[in-house]
Amino acid sequence: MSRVRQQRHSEELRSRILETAQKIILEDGINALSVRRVASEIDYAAPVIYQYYRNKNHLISCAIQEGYRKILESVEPIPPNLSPDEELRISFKHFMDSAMQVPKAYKAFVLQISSELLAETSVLGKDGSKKSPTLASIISSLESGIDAGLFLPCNVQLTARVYWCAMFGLFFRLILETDISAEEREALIQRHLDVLLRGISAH
Amino acid sequence: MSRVRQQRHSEELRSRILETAQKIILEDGINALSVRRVASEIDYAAPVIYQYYRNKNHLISCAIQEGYRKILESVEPIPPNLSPDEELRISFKHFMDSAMQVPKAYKAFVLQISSELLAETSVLGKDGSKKSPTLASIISSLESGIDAGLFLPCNVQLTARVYWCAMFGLFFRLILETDISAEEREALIQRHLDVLLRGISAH
Amino acid sequence: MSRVRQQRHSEELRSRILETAQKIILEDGINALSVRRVASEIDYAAPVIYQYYRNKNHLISCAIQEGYRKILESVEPIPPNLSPDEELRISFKHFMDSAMQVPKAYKAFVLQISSELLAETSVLGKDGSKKSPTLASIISSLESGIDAGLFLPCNVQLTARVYWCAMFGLFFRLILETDISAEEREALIQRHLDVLLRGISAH
Amino acid sequence: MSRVRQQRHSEELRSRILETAQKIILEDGINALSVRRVASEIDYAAPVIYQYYRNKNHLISCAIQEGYRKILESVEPIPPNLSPDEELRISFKHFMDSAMQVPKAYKAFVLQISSELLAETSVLGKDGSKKSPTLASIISSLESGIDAGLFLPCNVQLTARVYWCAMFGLFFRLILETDISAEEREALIQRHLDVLLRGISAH
DNA sequence: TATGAATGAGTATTCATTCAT
DNA sequence: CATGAATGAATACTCATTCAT
Repeated sequence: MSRVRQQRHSEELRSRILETAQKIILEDGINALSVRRVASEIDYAAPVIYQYYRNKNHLISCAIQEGYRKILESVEPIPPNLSPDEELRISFKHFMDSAMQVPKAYKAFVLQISSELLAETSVLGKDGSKKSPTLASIISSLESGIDAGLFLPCNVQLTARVYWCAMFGLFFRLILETDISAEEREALIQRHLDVLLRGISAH
Repeated sequence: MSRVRQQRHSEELRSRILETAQKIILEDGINALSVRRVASEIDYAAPVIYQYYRNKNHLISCAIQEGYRKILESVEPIPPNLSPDEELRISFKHFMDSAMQVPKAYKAFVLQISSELLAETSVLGKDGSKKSPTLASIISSLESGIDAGLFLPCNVQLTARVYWCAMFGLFFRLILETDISAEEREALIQRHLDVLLRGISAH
Repeated sequence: MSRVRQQRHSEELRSRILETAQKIILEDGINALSVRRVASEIDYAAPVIYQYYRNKNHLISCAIQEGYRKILESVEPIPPNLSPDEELRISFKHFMDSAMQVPKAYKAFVLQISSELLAETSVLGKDGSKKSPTLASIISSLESGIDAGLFLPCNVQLTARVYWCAMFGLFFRLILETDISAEEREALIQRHLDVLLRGISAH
Repeated sequence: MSRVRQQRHSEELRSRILETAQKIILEDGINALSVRRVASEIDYAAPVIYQYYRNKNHLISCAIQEGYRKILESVEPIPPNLSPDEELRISFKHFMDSAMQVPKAYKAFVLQISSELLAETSVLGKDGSKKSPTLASIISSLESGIDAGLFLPCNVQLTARVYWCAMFGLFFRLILETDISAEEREALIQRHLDVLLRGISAH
């Protein structure tokens, strides 16, 4: 095999391993993930895993991190040319919707989230806006709103985190409590937005 | 040993087992809990566990449930004769404080919360107020506030859940992100309350 | 409790234990029998077993022995005033029938038969006729038949054992091979009798 | 180690496991067989067993099946050019002899025979002659004998099974009752043959 | 007589990992 | 690069039995 083909094959195998690990976590939970199962599902022998990942924990870390990234990517982007409050509404809505569309996935990854990953997703700290695109987008909407006189001037960093936490709180509970009807869900989302927006509205 | 002493000893052992299980979950996570380890930490043989708990799952369930209960008990009660908005402020504050006081505990129990316990702690559904005393207390504060003309009339059930989720969201993030400074924390809590209360205020 | 009542109770308990052990062996096989299960099924604590039986093996022995006895008792008795060859036919038939009526029971006890019980059921040796009523009955039928000129004179002890073994062989196979149709079974029994009787017939 | 040596070693280990399992069953009964004991007796770690056998049951199955095969192979073949009745006599005799030569083995395997193996050794059913070479050989002897006018025409299938069951019955009892003297045994075998052959004889 | 408590010894099975090949 | 073989360490759980009460 040529160098190039070899390398390509190598990268391919690496991602097949990762995807298989993700699949197992999603389908059967993190405790069901075993090196042998991953290997067997890609029709290789177990030790091959160790050629691409230091050990089981390393593989798990990578799988969860990547899985989390995928999920966040699945949040529908906000359409352009919206008013700031509409931006907030839409982004809140999209986030909840995407949670509902991949509930199983969220459940697995959000619940299984391990401490090593927390830095990655930290939001409250000063650098949160750098690490979380969602937070950054909320901040930008708030700033536009304040500039446009829609929202009261305020500490945007703090306020964005309030918004984010409320969103996260509902989001998390919606994942955990799967027996909520669609109507109830919509009403909860609506009411969240109403309270939050009125809480910062200029009028 | 007399009957009575015997029985006392028995109950003691039962709770020593439970506490040990909790300790292990807190310190090393739920995957570190093994029947043997529990037994060895109380200097008994492994099978003794099965005299007090049907099996490992049973023990885990009891440990988590009890742990959760402990945590909730640690939330400082609201003093009487407060105005409704102060009630909300204080209860929010107390909740966050207690989260900070047992941060490790929360982390373990909140994260490890298993599906069997979700019913126990469900909040969003119609019966949430029956199951969650916190939710019930929020509802009552809201009602008083509306009656008193402090808050705008609204769907109290929904609004209480908004409040609860926001609280839970912040609470959860505070647990996860332990490197937040006290000042940042206080500011976040303040801002949460300001936004949320302004969101329902009558003025 | 009076001495007498006490003793009666004691004997009762002893047999309840025995019957329970038999039931378990019949229903779930000998490997399913455990001291605790026996005790729990009679609503007593495990150690009580040891007051009536030396240990688990002792209990098993007694249970199997008694079970075997019961089964043999269930063989329908031969009606009086039959000709010797009819006696043999009928007893053979009854034996097979009873095997079929309690197939599960036979299977368990016959298969589980342990070496300690072999003396009890020995047939081939010189004292077989004393220990096995079936063998004794075959011998008596043979003797009558020879006296009546129906059967050729012969070593009755040996011939009875031949008859018994053939019977046992078919019986055992019928127990093991449960998918034999009723017709096939009847034909096999018939043919056995025909060959065996012709083998000793005087004509 | 070369590929070839490796593979040879592997096969060797596989059969060492099997033989050890057989030995344990023979010596101490099937209940004494444990994965750990097998492993320890071949000086390997326990999990190695699972590399060669799916689980304990699989190992047991293989051991018994193989043991049974060995025993049957040890039955001396019938010499050629015998008259049909001599064939029956000789085969009956050989069978009994081989039972006597490996009495312990028979005892274990015949008694421990499990239901999964019964299909393998079924005799009474229509396909018995296909599955049991012994039965097939009896049938062939009977047919020759009838053709030669030695035996009365009859249902050969049924009659062969009668013969087989009688043989099995004696065989089984001889295994169980080990205190029979050689003379008694010979007499029993003789008498069996006399009765059975006279039962089908043409004269 | 009867038992609750306790345990040592044992069970089958799984797993991550190593290493020679 | 890839693997078959092998294993040490664990796992949850069961059981017969003892003994103080």
